[in-house]
Amino acid sequence: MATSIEEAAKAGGIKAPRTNRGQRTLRKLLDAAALEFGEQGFHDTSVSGITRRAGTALGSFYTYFDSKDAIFRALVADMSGRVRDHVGPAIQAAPDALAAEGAALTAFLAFARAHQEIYRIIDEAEFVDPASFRAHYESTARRIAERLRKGVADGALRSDIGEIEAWALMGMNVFLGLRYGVWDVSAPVSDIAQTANRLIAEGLAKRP
Amino acid sequence: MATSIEEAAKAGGIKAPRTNRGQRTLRKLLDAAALEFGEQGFHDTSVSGITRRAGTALGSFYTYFDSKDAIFRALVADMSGRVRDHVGPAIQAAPDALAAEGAALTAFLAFARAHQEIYRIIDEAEFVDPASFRAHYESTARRIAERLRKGVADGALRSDIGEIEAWALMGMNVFLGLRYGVWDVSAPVSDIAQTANRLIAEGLAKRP
Amino acid sequence: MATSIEEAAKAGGIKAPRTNRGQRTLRKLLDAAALEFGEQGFHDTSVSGITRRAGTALGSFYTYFDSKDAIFRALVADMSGRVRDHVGPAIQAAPDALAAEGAALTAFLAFARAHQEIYRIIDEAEFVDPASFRAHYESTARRIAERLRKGVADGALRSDIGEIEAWALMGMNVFLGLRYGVWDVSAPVSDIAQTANRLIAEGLAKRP
Amino acid sequence: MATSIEEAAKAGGIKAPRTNRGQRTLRKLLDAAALEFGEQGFHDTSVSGITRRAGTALGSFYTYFDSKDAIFRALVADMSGRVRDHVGPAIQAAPDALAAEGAALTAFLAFARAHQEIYRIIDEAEFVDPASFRAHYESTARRIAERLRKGVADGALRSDIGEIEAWALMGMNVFLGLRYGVWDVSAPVSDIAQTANRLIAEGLAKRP
DNA sequence: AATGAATGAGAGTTCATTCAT
DNA sequence: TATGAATGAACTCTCATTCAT
Repeated sequence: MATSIEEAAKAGGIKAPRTNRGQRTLRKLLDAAALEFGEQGFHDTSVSGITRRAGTALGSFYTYFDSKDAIFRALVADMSGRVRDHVGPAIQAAPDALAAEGAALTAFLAFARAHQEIYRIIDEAEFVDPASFRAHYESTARRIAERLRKGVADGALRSDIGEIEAWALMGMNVFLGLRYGVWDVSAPVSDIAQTANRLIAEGLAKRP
Repeated sequence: MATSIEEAAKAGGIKAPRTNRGQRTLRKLLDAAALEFGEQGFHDTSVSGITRRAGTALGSFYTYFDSKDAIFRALVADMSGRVRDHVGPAIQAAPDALAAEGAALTAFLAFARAHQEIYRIIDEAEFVDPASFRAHYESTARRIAERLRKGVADGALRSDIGEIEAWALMGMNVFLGLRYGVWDVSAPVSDIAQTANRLIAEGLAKRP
Repeated sequence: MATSIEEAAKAGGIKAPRTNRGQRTLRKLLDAAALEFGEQGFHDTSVSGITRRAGTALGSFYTYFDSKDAIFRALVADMSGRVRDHVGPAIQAAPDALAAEGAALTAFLAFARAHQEIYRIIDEAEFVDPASFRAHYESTARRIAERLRKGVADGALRSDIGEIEAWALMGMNVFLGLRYGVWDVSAPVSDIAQTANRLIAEGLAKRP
Repeated sequence: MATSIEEAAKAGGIKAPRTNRGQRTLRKLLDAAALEFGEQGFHDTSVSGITRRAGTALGSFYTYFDSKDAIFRALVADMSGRVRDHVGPAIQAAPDALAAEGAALTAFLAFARAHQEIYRIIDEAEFVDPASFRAHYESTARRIAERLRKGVADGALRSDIGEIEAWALMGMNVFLGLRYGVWDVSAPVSDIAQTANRLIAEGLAKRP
């Protein structure tokens, strides 16, 4: 399930396997941990629960990770990268800055619906490993800010737009993801995205 | 610290004291718990830590609460009410719907800065007591939606506004609260609120 | 429910009440304790459970009893007396020693069926207050031995009968009481008593 | 001390060890628990007392047992089997049904004297794990009934003998075991057995 | 005599981590 | 590299008993 073990490794606490067999075990552990953390949360997940699910011995866990915190940290880094990698391409195709934000939200909602455990893991990081949590949202905000900057340069957006707007958009996306991606998936993703996009584009005030 | 023990009691798991002395002890426990949970999070807070801080015997905790979960639940209900009670009055004075949202964000940011532990406690509820978490954000969204409805009726807002916009605004507020209320308090609250308000009012698109 | 508080008081640990109101409270506590101990056993019964059932305040318990052990001890003494008082009269009417033992078993079985909690309380005394347990069974054995002695004197029984036979009969009665008085009450008491009586009278060997 | 871990395991709550070292630890725990439960009873025995006596770490207990109840249950099953296995062979050699019952009582008394803790553990099961208690006495009664049936078939016993007599004999044995096996061991086992045997064979009535 | 809050020792249990094989 | 037993600190919760009113 993990796409970028390298990314995860950078987060520290991972001992890189030297053999193919080791690679496979590491992968099994990461996959099992993602499911366990996603389903039960950090504190109700036990290392032995992870190894049981992974089909390895308890002791093997420490061949690959320094601690339970370490694998969690690795997963947050991994998931953060996966969200980014999933949303990124959807944006490339957008004709302009506003369309790009619409595409981003659409992609994000779809991703949240497909991988609800990712949402949980990243958000729980606030209480388990605040640095990871901050890193995720700050880099996400940075990417949004960068997109907005381009939109300004392109003349599509107002010129006085900056970080605050980036955080506002990110908050919107996250909460819409929670409400319409995780809690209730009955509404079509496109409805949500369209409504949100109009808010972003023209605001809520009535025009004369 | 707790303003509405009744509110908290409704959340269940509290045993109402029958004497004044009991009232005082219950209050001491709630106050101590708010600080401990806020500073250390739910899992790193121990019941004995709470009673030590409250200056009571360990056993006294269980005279008033069924479990560590129960006091947490009670606190979430209490804090949820306090946020509401703090933000509510600020809105009353606003001349129109857009000003009301600005006032709400301003009040919320100020409150977050003054009571950072509240933020943590409510948000950690997602992982400790999901029902409380949901209850808080759903009722908050409901209040925002109600305000927007009024704005529509008054002719200040576009007519096609509903729940989605309410969640979007709530997400904005929460993330701006995290970024500029909890993590970094150097920017003046009014700057954040003004910028956000313009986004809400007219969106980001450049006008011809 | 308690018939002989005096008996119980002799067991020690009871503080005799001086007023009528006190008499009533003491009685309520004993009755509640008999039910709680009978239903849940000594260790799963709490003093607060007893007072809750009795409808008194927790603290009132210690107005009448020194400890949880004390009330249990008092109850064992009380129940022991009640078994004796119930079985005794039934024996008086018996025409001879063998009939007396039959009557004793019949009365005991009937009593066990009507007051299953007594069985439990007396038997649990083996592990809670061994002295009470021993006192009960030794005095019961003494009464049986006395009856047998009379039967020998009357010429109804063999002449070489003593304490061993008394304990053997008591064991029979107790286990028949458990099996046919407490666990399964479908067989008529008289069937059990008759069969047991024949065993006592003539043994199991086939006669030529 | 435990002869049949398999038997104990069947009672549930035991996690079978997979290594020899594990086998040894499990055995040490069972032996220590038998002594502790026998000496102090279930409720005054603590898990930490068991592990202290066994010379293992506290946590190791839970490597093998789900709970304090589970090891008690396992022990009852084990002890029940040991009583059976000790009494059984003594009966094989008996020439007839009456002699068999005498041998059974003799063997039981000897066993009770040698292993007083077994008595306590099985009997306390009535209050700790009633199902185990019932299982023990019902299977014991079944074996006695089976022996009596054979005696009837052989023509040694009266023909109208059944379950009631089995329970009566078992009660006799148990109480004689308590009185002359556990409480007071001064009388020779053979005296008790002989007296009881005569009661069983020909009853107490005087012959003309 | 009655009330109910306060106390704190003590229990069972969990589980991240280490270690020997 | 894999295994699973061993470790013990730490935690939540219970409850008999005491105390102040």
